Amino acid sequence: MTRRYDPSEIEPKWVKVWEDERLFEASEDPGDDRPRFYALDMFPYPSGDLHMGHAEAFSGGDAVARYQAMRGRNVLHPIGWDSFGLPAENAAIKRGIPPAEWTDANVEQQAASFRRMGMSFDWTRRLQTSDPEYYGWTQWLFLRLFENGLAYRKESPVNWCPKDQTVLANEQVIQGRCERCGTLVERRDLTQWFFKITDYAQRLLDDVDLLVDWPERVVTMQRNWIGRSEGADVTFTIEETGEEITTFTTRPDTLWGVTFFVFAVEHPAVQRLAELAGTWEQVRPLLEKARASSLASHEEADTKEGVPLGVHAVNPVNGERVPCYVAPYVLMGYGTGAIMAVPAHDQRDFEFARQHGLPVRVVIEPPGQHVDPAAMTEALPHEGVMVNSGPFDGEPSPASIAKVTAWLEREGRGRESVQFRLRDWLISRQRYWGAPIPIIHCPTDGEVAVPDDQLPVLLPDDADFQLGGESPLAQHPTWKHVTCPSCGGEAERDTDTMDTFVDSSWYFFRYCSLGYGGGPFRSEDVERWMPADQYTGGVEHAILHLLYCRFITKALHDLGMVSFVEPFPKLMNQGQVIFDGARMSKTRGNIVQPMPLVERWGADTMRLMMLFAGPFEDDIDWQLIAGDPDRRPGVTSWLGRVFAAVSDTVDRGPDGQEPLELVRLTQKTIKGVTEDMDRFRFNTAISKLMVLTNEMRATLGAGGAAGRAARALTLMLAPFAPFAAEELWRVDLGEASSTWAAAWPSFDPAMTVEELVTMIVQVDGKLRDKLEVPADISEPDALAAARDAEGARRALAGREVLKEIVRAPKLVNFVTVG
RNA sequence: GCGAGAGUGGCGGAACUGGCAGACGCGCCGGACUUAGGAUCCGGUGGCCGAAAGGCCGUGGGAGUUCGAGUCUCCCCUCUCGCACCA
Repeated sequence: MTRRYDPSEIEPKWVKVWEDERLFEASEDPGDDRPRFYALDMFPYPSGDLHMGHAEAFSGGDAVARYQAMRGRNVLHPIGWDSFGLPAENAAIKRGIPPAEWTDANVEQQAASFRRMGMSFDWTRRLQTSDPEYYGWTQWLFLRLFENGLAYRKESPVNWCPKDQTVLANEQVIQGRCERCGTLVERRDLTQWFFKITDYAQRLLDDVDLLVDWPERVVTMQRNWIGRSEGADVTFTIEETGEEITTFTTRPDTLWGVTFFVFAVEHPAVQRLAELAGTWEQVRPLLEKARASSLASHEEADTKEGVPLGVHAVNPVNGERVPCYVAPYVLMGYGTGAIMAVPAHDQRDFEFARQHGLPVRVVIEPPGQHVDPAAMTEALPHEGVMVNSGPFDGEPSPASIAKVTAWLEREGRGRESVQFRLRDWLISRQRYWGAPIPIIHCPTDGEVAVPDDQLPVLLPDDADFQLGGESPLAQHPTWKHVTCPSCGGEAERDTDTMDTFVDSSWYFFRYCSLGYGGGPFRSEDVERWMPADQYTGGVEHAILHLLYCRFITKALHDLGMVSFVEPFPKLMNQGQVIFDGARMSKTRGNIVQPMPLVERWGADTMRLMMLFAGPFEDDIDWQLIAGDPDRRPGVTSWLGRVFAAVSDTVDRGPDGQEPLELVRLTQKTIKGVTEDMDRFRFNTAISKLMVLTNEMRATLGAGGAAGRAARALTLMLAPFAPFAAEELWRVDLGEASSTWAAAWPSFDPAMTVEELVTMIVQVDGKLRDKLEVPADISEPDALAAARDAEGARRALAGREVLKEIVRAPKLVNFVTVG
């Protein structure tokens, strides 16, 4: 009897069966010699129920996990939650719900949704970063970094809302104003914790070569973020004080073109030099302005603001004295915070020079050309020949850069230098809902680590979120008051918590040893499963999350805890799910939720819609693919046809007939789908399954071949529509165990080769006929057949054939015109 | 500005190394079954000419290489993403 497809009947049933059978639990049995596969998905943040982005990412990740299980792998496919973070605290402030309660409720809802979607998670490995059992180990890792000089404190600005009297995260600052009250945000300096990721800048850059299967654009983003520049440090002398100020330049070949010198506003020498030169009154407003502006405001200056400092710098290459300026366009955070300005060859310096009436001196000219500085409208950053450069006149760049650098070094006036754009990782958050930094500040012993046996440092559960101020932890009446572990005197806990990126930088290790009490993980466990075989998640984490994971892994490697240096050599990014060309957002009111779709049409439909819409890494515009929400989606109808095709085939039974078309198509489909799965081409894999379905329905009275086709189709369907596949496999096809445990279908390569192929016949490159010819046709036979073809004869009538291109058995092309 | 990527029917998208452009699906048109269709089934569906056979045009625009270009090269246009005063 033809089966009707009713997802509401079958999906809840299999959720329960799978759970009862504990089907998706990774095997740790030493006798299990299947190769392992760690299918890792970026764990979600519990900000409500799952959204469309999760639905897409996890549909892809689950397809990979299920496919690999069927390929005979022992699959580890865990799930957890990145459950610390600001939204939980906002809920506490707005609605008075404790952060833990809000978080756990959302986690439970998402977990229920994942179950309903039939995700093949090993639920015994479930973790949550806000669980003390987890964050104790986050603190433990902090202490190991601290002991090894990789965690340190320094002053750093934070966003401060003067009205709410509180620290704001960057994402709470909207166009320079407080998200909640709209007050202009100020900058405040606080002493905060950093991880010394810059120590790893070069290795993070070099090891990009080990990321064999990362999308190229993510690799590029990582490289740009690290931002290595090669150049030279050159030391200038301040004429008035004799002090030496070092600058970094990537263009030492332009040193003879320096016409002024610029300090960053926050440069430590600025105030002293300004007071000395009597210019402090002019300089101070710049400093105050910089202090007042918020961190997050990236106002682009269209002017090159700046004031003279009143002192002079002496150029080490030619002894020239040039005026010093203070200007915000020079950043304190990069290089040395002071630059040599070469307006002729740097656009920013050029603009500054023009605005302040400073001279421009050309020292690099395009070969054979003379450039008049007065006529210039923009800087010449290009290569050329050095002029006005003393001993280096006539030297062509860019080779001159190395020569000048070597000369500087010989003369003791500078040396080769490498700078990185990457800054140290600021991990302090003046927040409650995060892992407390396990440090005690003692008046006599300074920064003292909380002893390992006192971890975790637990969050108090009675914090007041309505107070404002530095943070709920700092204002808690008792929490921070402790005795110093070293001297036993009165001391205070650090009241900052860690950036949630710290929590998420090591969770994939914990999955391997969940529940282990002797450390964050057991090295043997991690070595057994890692590096992860596949990491799936959104490009929005292309830089920070992935960079931090890479850094922590390298740090753990250096601590002797893991043998490898890269945690995820293979990365798969899904595109974003957007709506009508724009991001889905509350303010736009265009949010589409996955769960209503799952309830209405089934989880299999949701998965198929996501994966069939296009290449996995491309964005999906829901507006364009969804159609009328009340109409049955196309993929649902297809599942209905699959049900009909498979169940009809079962009814018919073997009848001995073997329609070659179906036999071959089945083999070709297995081959094609397997190749597509290996390259994550889910959309084309699904389309091939649709073609096979259509052929099965068109082929009647073909029990034997159709039965094999039905089994293959059912199994290949399992990664995409696991419920439908499971129902067909276990009910209609009568198998006892799950598709998860079944072997992926194999094919006979010989059977995928057609005996007859279509040969195209062209005249002057235009299609004139098509012929069915044997696949092994000889060139002369192909040519003869093509000449005989009616379309070719018609097109060739009255023409002279000048040339014949024969590519048996695919094509013959007659060339008649010169 | 710098860097990366992409432009193919009404729509989402196929097309391995240059060789049948538009697979598969949505939508639409026609038909069947039906009280009904938001279910199902059958047929059609790039544009233009043609009764048909067939022909011409067609992968953002323009050149080029080639017997042959969606695919390779150069120039231009548009869009998306990332970084953005990084010396």
